[in-house]
Amino acid sequence: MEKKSVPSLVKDQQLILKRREQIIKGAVRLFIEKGFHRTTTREIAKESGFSIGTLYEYIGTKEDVLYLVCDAIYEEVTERLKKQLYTSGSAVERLEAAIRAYFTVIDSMQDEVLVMYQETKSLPKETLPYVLKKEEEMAAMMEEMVSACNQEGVFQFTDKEQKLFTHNLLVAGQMWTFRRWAIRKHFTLDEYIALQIKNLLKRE
Amino acid sequence: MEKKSVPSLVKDQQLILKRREQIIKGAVRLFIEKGFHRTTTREIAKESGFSIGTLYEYIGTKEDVLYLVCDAIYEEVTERLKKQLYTSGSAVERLEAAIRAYFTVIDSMQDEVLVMYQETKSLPKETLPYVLKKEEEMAAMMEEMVSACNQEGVFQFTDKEQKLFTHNLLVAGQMWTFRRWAIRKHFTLDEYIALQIKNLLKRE
Amino acid sequence: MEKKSVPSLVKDQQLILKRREQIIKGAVRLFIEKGFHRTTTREIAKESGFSIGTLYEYIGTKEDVLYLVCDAIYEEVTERLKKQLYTSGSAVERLEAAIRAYFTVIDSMQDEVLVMYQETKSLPKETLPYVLKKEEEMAAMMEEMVSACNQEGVFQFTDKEQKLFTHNLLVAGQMWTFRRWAIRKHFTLDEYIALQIKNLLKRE
Amino acid sequence: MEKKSVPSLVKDQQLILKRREQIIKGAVRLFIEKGFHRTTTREIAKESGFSIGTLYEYIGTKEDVLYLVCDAIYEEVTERLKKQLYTSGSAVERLEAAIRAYFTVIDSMQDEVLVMYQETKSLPKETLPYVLKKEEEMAAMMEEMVSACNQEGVFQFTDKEQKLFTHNLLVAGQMWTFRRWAIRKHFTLDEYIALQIKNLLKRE
DNA sequence: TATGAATGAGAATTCATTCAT
DNA sequence: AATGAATGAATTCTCATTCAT
Repeated sequence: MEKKSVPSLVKDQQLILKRREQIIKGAVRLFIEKGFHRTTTREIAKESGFSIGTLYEYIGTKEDVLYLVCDAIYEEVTERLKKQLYTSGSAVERLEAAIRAYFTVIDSMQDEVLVMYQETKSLPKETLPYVLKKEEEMAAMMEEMVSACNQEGVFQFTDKEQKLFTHNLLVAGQMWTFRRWAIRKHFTLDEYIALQIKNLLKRE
Repeated sequence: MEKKSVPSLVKDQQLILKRREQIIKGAVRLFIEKGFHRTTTREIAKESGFSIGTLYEYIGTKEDVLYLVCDAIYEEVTERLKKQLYTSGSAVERLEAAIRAYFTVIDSMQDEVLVMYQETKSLPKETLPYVLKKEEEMAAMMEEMVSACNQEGVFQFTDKEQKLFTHNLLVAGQMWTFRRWAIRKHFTLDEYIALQIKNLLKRE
Repeated sequence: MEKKSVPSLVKDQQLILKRREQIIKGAVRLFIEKGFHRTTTREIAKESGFSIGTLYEYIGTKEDVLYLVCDAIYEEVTERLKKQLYTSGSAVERLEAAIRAYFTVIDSMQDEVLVMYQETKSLPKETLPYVLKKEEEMAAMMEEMVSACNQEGVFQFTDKEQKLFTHNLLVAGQMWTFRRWAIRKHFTLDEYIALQIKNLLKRE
Repeated sequence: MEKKSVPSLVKDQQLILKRREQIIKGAVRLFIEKGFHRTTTREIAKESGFSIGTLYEYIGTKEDVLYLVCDAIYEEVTERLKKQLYTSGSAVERLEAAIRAYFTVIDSMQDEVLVMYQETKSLPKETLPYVLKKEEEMAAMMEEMVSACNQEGVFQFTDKEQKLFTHNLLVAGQMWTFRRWAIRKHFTLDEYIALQIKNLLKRE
């Protein structure tokens, strides 16, 4: 599936990329602080470093900004993850490393991840699938590693169990940001990672 | 901690309760459909069955409606849960029954639960703690049952592990609504419950 | 000219008078504090000691309250003044005593007088003449005393000069409240009275 | 004391001045007709010749309009006065000319002056001093001329008497507008000026 | 007579979007 | 391409007034 294209009045593709990067950077800051709805387009323009008129040269509606932002965040999370994913060692060792990397990436982007999840529902309807796509991609990457463990006999998962395991694993990461108010009373990041890994990798 | 009191111009306490019920009912419907920010106070009034003026006899701000709604949903979830919580049998049996009940309640209120989690961040700052309080209360209820299992030797959890276990359990429930777009491709509710329980209750 | 009659749903004339007194008392307090426009009918009702429904049993519109208030204040000023007006002595002595009395009365009712003058323009159009009537009555009283002085040869005023003199005299009193922010930097009430009298009574 | 600055979203300072002039002109017309409180921001926008949105590009609150209006009126009165103030001749002649000028200016701006005095109390609290400042400035100008007369032996005023004289003089002017309903029954402007001057300049 | 809940027109203000320069 | 002034629909909230009890 291709990316949803956001309309722009500007021709120069290079410039579009550059300006949209500015927009995303500015908007993320603002969305983190006050959320999508409480942020005005004027503020986004200002924070991006240009005028409201210019902003609208690069987007069609305010919602487009949200799409750009969510897309960018997902992109970065998956990108960063991919880079750290393929280590050597046994299947379990690689899975463990992947989980660790995943949790770490999420922690280092907690505010962004939070925005992404909280504002997802405000995305323009047509774009939602494009964003969820990314999530599925990430899930697929993880599931592959789980599958490897399964094949090496580390787990004896049915298909469904494997799906669920992967799902729980992803959720555990997201929860580190989403429920931080509850979690951080009890765990440091390292503790959280260690315990979740211990829990996930325990066999029957 | 007492409930946050929402200001009303009306004196009749009975009536306040009745009208607020109407408000909550109407608002939930709208929030489910379009979210808090996209719902106008006029729509809330209309959906509640009275005029905008009357709405403001029973609340101070639009945000008060959100508080009423979130509070009511949490209340109902915990209420329903409590009713089903204390069955007989061994500690594990009771825990399993509780988990089952929890997942079932959440499923039957999925839209409401979704609203609650997605709009929490829009709550007036002073009221957030009052709402989170409910969540903690529920967590405490669950943790107690986990603790019983621990004491009966079903688990050998450290304190932290017990906390994490409870946390994961609660999250597993919420995810049934929060990530339904992903989960329901693969599981029915019963499957989801069965597998999560199997996973949670497996010993080392 | 008769008083403008304010419509009431209640028959008992005695009761009407009593309730309106309450209304006036309450409203004056509020008008002094926040002015007519910023005061709500609800507040007036509360301050008067009864419900909004009852308030509307005794008035037709919010503006009626303003009329009642202005009328009452004028009434009281003239009443108080009349009581102190007719002393013995020569015409000048009597005039001087009257001026003194006038300034003193105004000082003791400064807030009320201020309200009266500041809100006059908000009076329902038909009632304005009724209120100004009081002012003219007061002016007439004063002018009579000035006229006596004139006849005794204290002044040699033409008709117009006599009018103007009286007018200036009345204004001097009102200014004690109206421009108090400027005047009180420089004068105490006694100084102000003394100097104005000296100035007014000086002959050519 | 600097002028209070009213916030604007527009950058072009020239334009701000132009638009605010439009606003003031439109608002004065409306305030004269119906007073500040009965005038809506929409009416102000319309009368100013632009949309409600544009109005709010040049002011922060409705009250800002009142401040702009009052400030502008005071400004114009003092400006006009200053221009006519310094004639030649003896101190008394100059004072007399000043008084005449003052009364004439006020007469030619009677509606505006009326607005200014009647709505002063509705000014945002922080701005009141800025407006009164203008009044004091005008008083100072006048007092200077009175003082000159005093030095030339026209009067034998103590400091306080001089203050009071100036004050009475200013008030006499304002009353021409403020109590016009009463005054104009008896005097034309010329008569009023002549008699007040005669009265003011009479020596002991 | 007294009450106070209900009403809804109307008010101030905001903000996404457009468009002339 | 960039700017930012202009627009006006939409939004929240208020408050004088009514009317059933």
